[in-house]
Amino acid sequence: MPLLEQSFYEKNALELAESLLGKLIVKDTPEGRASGIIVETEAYMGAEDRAAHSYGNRRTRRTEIMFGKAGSVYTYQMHTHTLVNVVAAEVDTPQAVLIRAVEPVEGLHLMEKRRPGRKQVEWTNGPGKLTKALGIAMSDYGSHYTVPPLQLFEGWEHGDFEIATGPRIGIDNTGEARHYPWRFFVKGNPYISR
DNA sequence: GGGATGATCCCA
DNA sequence: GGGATCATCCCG
Repeated sequence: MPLLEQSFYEKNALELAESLLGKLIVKDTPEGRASGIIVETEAYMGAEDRAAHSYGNRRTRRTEIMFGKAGSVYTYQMHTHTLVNVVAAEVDTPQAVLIRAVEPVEGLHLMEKRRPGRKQVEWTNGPGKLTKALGIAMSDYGSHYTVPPLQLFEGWEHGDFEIATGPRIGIDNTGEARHYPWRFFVKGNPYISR
């Protein structure tokens, strides 16, 4: 299965969020490989998006990688959880796409071990859950999706699934931005969050 | 140094 | 519906 090349990432976050659906995200660790098909994403459109960490070009240690090269890995801590993003657009345009849900493909035994006592559908049906299941951590911050150990590959054929949109989740205090339909998901997929 | 703040999860 | 729980940020 072909690796997604640099040029794939060089588009704005809205376009990238939609193109990432159906792609395969792969994480290699000493324990082995775990992977899943991306079935839900959200676009964060940078300086003008009140819901984005980089709103108003806010540039800190945490957001620094959003200003970097498209295809860079942006990981972020939320309470006790790690969330993972794909950096979009050109350098100094701080946009990113949050990966909210995946459908497990490889390393099911690893995921089960990392999500003990949960039903399979609960392994990866949320942004904090899928990082745990795949073994994605803050150590992946600043890496790039074209190099190991965290990579993106072509997955499902285009046209084999239907795309739906809706408002983003968990950004209630962001004015007009909370209503924008910047969440993308595979219609009918059982691993969609919430 | 300290207080406020979450792009969440899990249990009640 | 609310508490857990903590890295990060910003102000002082």
